[in-house]
Amino acid sequence: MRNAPTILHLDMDAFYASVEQASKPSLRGKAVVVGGLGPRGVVATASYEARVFGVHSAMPMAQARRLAPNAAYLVPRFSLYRSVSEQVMALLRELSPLVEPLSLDEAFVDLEAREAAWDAESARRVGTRLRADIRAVTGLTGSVGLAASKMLAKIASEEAKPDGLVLVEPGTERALLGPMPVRTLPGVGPATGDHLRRAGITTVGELAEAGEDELVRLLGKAHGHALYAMALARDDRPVVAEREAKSVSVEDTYDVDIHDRLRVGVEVRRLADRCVGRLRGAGLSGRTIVLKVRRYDFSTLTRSETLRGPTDDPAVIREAAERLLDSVDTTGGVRLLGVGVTGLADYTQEDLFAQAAQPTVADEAAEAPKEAAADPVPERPEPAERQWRAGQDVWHAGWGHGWVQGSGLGRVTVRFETPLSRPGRVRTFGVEDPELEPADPLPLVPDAERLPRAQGDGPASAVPGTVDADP
DNA sequence: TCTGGGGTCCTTCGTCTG
DNA sequence: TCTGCAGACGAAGGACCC
Repeated sequence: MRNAPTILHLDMDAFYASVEQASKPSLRGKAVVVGGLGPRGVVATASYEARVFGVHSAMPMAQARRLAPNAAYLVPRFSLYRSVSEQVMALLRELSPLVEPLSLDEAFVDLEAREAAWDAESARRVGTRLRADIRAVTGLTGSVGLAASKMLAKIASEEAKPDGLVLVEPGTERALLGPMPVRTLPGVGPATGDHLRRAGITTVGELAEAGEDELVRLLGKAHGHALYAMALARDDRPVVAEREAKSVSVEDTYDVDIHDRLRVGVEVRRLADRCVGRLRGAGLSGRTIVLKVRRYDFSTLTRSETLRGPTDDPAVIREAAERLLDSVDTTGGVRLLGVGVTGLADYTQEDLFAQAAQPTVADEAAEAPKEAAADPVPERPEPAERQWRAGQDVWHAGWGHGWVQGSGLGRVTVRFETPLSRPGRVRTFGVEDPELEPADPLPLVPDAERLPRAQGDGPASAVPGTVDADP
């Protein structure tokens, strides 16, 4: 571990909900819950106002609605979150070439890589400036943790939430960690937490006292060694900018369990095609096909098959997924189906496939359908009625830009406002109103107000040639 | 109360191969 | 040729993360 707090962890505050609040003035200061709105949806993010009612991530939406019946419930708009995330990541890359994104709203930065910071004082300056820049560019707040390791930087940003900065001074790490619950450490979830509690270990300090041998005995080799090191605040993992994907998968949970075996087969083929779409989009192919089935009782099983070489051929992947389905008992119904591919490569070996070369029954029947098979199966048939989703941006010829507040019974309710306007007025239309159409999200911050890049004292240029301060 | 979607990593067990 | 063994690999499941 280094001896200066030059690893920065950024965590945007209640990211999806904050983007929605920035985008919709009438929701600012209000409880906002973003997640799946179907009968089996869960909460992706709750605004801090909604958390007051006990709503939190991964909670079933139905439970959230009981706790906070007056909150605004919105479906996620990933393309908007992705574009805001790109703005934030661009600011991080100005600090250092070593940026490791963990998700749309989180990343590590190694501030030593370009000498953006070299000691506690300079690191704190960089963190403070970064938070201001993020606010200027996106209008949002993020929390920053600074420490000498990734683990501690992440714990620090958690402590800093919301809208704060925490720096862990080198030498104080073990005193800080000691009283914290074991669940604070990355990799300790509900199962490991319970396991440790039954062994009488509830804090990080007790974890360190238990000793390495005892933790290996309790949790196995890899987990035991790793946890012991973390309890002693030892963490040498580097910040890694480029990570290659190891698998690609798609899955769907159905509003109602599927009992019809034919329908299960149709869904598996549809998922296989979607998976191929993602695979090809990333320019990849894969060797191992995985089928995932979650049954009516929530028990989950996986079946996999490894081919002789990597493929991105929809017909091959679809057939493999169907073969795997043959070995699964779906009586009683399934609530989720998934198809994935692992063993990724950026080339294919289609011509080496014995499967493709052997004239099987499927192949003989396939010559004509092959063309059609290469194209994705058409999506679900067009609904008879136009669909308006809660939170969606719309444009009305007479009223301008707004967003869908709710719809049903042939009506859609729209609030007309923009990120830069005052809270707007609500109007209701028929769902087929020809003057109403879907629209793209508007920028959260006006271009003119975006980050007037400081001349000469920007974060990237804060330390030209001042390496002498390195302790 | 009733549990998403997209991932990563680890463990265990069986089989194959040299 | 047989046996024992180690290591690689594949399959399945579990835990965890955001």
